[in-house]
Formats: sequence, C-alpha cells, structure tokens
Amino acid sequence: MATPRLRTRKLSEPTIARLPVYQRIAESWGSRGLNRIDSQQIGELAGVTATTVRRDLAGLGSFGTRGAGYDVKVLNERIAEALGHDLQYDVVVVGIGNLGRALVNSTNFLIRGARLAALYDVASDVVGTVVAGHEVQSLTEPIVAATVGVICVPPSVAQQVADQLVGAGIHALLNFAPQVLTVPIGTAVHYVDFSIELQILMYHLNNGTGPLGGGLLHSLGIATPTPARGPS
Amino acid sequence: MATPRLRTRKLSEPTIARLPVYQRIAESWGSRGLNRIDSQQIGELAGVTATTVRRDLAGLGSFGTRGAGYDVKVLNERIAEALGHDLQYDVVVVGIGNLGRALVNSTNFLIRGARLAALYDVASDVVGTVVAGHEVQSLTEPIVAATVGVICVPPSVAQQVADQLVGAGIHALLNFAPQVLTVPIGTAVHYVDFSIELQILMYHLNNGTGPLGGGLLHSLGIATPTPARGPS
DNA sequence: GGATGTGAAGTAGTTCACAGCC
DNA sequence: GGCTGTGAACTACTTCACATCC
Repeated sequence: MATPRLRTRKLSEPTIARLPVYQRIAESWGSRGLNRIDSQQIGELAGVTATTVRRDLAGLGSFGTRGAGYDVKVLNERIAEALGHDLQYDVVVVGIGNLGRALVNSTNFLIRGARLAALYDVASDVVGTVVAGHEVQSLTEPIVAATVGVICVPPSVAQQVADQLVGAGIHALLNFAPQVLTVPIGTAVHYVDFSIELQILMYHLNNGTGPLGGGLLHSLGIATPTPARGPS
Repeated sequence: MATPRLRTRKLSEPTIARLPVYQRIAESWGSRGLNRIDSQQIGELAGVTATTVRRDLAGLGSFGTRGAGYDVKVLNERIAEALGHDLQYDVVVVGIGNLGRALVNSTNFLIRGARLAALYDVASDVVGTVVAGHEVQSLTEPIVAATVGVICVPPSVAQQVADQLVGAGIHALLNFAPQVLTVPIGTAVHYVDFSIELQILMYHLNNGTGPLGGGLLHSLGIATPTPARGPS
C-alpha cells in the first residue's frame, strides 16, 4: 500500500465531488486548443457559481492569475494531483456483462491513476474471452491483489462477490449492483445507482421546482463503511 | 406535461438523494418477510445517522410508530409517493451499446414511475433488433414524445443527440456520456459519471481519511440547467 | 481593467437532547 | 422500555463583497 502523503489540506466532500467535473471541463478546453479559463466560465459549464469554483480551486493552492483566470494545463495538473491521480491503483472488475463491458471500454471510467488489473466472471462463455485487452478470469481462480474492486454482477450474487473480494484483501469496493452490501469494518463501499439520478430528476419534474430553471447541484452517492449484518 | 401537484412540503436536496436508498433498504427487508424497521437499522445500512433518517422521513409526514419503528410497506409507499412514483414518465434511451443495454435490462434503472417509451441508435446492425421488448428505432426517425431522454452515446455525438432530443420537446436529460452539454434555458441536464465515485474513493484512499473508518456520505451528481455555449 | 483569493455574513444541513407516545 | 419526532445548538457549505495582484 502506497504511503499516503499529505499533499494538500483536507478538502471538503462537496469540493472533492466537483473537482472531477472541473477537470473534465479543463480537458475539454485543452483539447480545443484553448489554454485559459476563468471561474465564471467553469461555473457556467459545471452548473455552480463562480465563487464556489474559486473557493474550491483556492483549496488546491493559489495557481490562478488575477485578471486572467486559470491556465488550463496547470488546472488539470493540480486537480489530478489533489485527487491522487499520480499514484497508481489496481482495479479489478467482477461481472463482465453489458455493464462491466461498458465500464472497461469507456474512455472515462478508468481515469489516470486507475489501472485495470483483472476481469472476472462466472459464465463459461465469457471466461477466457478477451475484453479491453484482458482475458476474463474465472471467479473460481484466486483474486489478484488490487486496491479497488468493482462489482457489476446481478444483485443476487453481489454480497457473495463482495465477500470474495474482501477475502482477497480488497478494502475498497465500488458496487454497481442494486443491493445493500454488508462488509467488515475498515472496508469502504461506494454505491453507484443509476436510478437515483433519474428519481431525483422525476422528483423535480413532479414539483415544478428544481433543476428546471432553478437549483442545479445535487447530492448523491452513498457509502456504507461498516453496516450491521442485515436481518439475520 | 402532468400537472405538478404539491404533495409534500419541499424536501432538501440531500434528503431527496437519500430517499431512494431508504426505499431500496425497505424493499430488501420486505422481500425477506420482515415488516418493521427502525431508524437505527436504516441508518446503519444506508451509512447515515439514525437522526438523519428520522428527520428525512419526518418530512414525508409522521408515519412511524414510537417504540416500534416504521412499517416497511408504509415506508415504501410514502417514499414512492414523495418521489412521484405514482405519476408515469415516458423515457427514451438513445444509444443501445453496452451501457444502454445494461440500463434497460437492469431491474433497477426503470423504477416505478418510469416507463420505457422507445430506444434509438444509429448503427444499422442494432436498429431493428429487439432489446428489452422494444424494437430499436433509427435516429433518423422522429423522436417520440417523452418526458426524459437518456443519452448513452459516445461523447463525440452526445451534444448532437442532446440537440435532437431538445428539438423533440424533451426538457429533461440524463447524460451518461463524459461530455459537458449545452442546452437551452428550461432544460434540465443531469450528469451520471461513473468515474466520479471511483475518483472520490481514490482520494480517500490516498489521504488515509474518509470512508475507511470514518466519514461516509458523499456528494455527487451535477446538473447544468443553463450553461453558456462553450468556447465558441 | 479584470479576475483571483479570502474574511465575513448568510444559509442549509446535521446532530444533540429530550419530550411525547406506543 | 423503546423509538419517533422535533426545537435548539452546532457545523459545514455557500455567497457576498472587496482588497489584492497581474
């Protein structure tokens, strides 16, 4: 396990969630050949106020230029550094169905810092095939050492897969299955739930208020560090 | 557009994001034949404090029983009602690749209240095939009337698809493409970004602190209601 | 001139602590 | 006894306003 160096002062949770968004904007501008951006522009694209952007970025150190905004390249680097993209994390993905394939083939999922270590499945017609440059392993094989385990299996077997990953020494799980997982203390589980954003959208449509002409930023994402074992 | 009736007093954004989680927990307990749950248990499974759970649920009206917790069935119903699951929304999905398939075949994505209206793609080998009970339409066909458009196409064409959906009168978009979209005022865009949760997880691993043995709830999900047109 | 960075003020959300009810 | 529901206290985040610097 890499030594976690204190690189920046602690960032707030909402800030951490916004940084990847700013980074995407910076990358987008960079790829269009633009090399300066100001907090106003970032804010409009990200859906937050310019002040919020400035405060978030000020937390990474003062690298803006008064009167001229931020250098896109430097912005990118600073965010990458703050998020720890300069350290490498091995990621294993379990469940190579449509979702697993979508993830590992996405240009977006395995961003800098995350390195695909292995893929696992149980289906005999999937095991042995090559997906995203990796031969899919059987789940009966031992799980390789990794930092993060990504669960893309049906909900009915998600708990079992989680147990297996934890047993292999993986203490950070990203769970795409619609299933509440119970894990030992010291293991982090983050849930990704497609339907939650849809439900939030529906709520706002329903109430007229919200994103339609109003507020814009949402809370999402739940982690269950040390849940009690479910109902016996 | 359905008449938006005011059904409950306004709920806070974080509360709205947590309700689907509570609902999933309630469903999970219900399916195991248990019919009572208390705020402590919900909190442990959801990764929030019992007080937060109680406050959230109190916002839906007082339906708990002092000394005995909440009836799982009633809990389910109240949340469904609050989120507007009793109204129907038509959803169209554009881009029937791995991700689009994963979504429409998921037991989770199209929850109560959301009804799949049509699927679209451009690839000739996909158009005409049947996925999740719907024949995939060509994007050259007119888009059917719907409330929500789901974008699962590559980032390079996401803006173009968004324009097409907006042109068809759809004012609520759920964007899975890693691409900042610009839409007219009055259109809501919610971004779903798989990598953000992974990046948040990496940040916390990196800093020792956070989900591993500490805090647990995260912010995520960004909406851009009325962004300025990007860099010319 | 123009945009950053930041104290100070304001607002929103969470947690405490306990009264109320089953 | 046990757990909900909620005023009150607290904490965290956002926004304002402006001094600061290029």
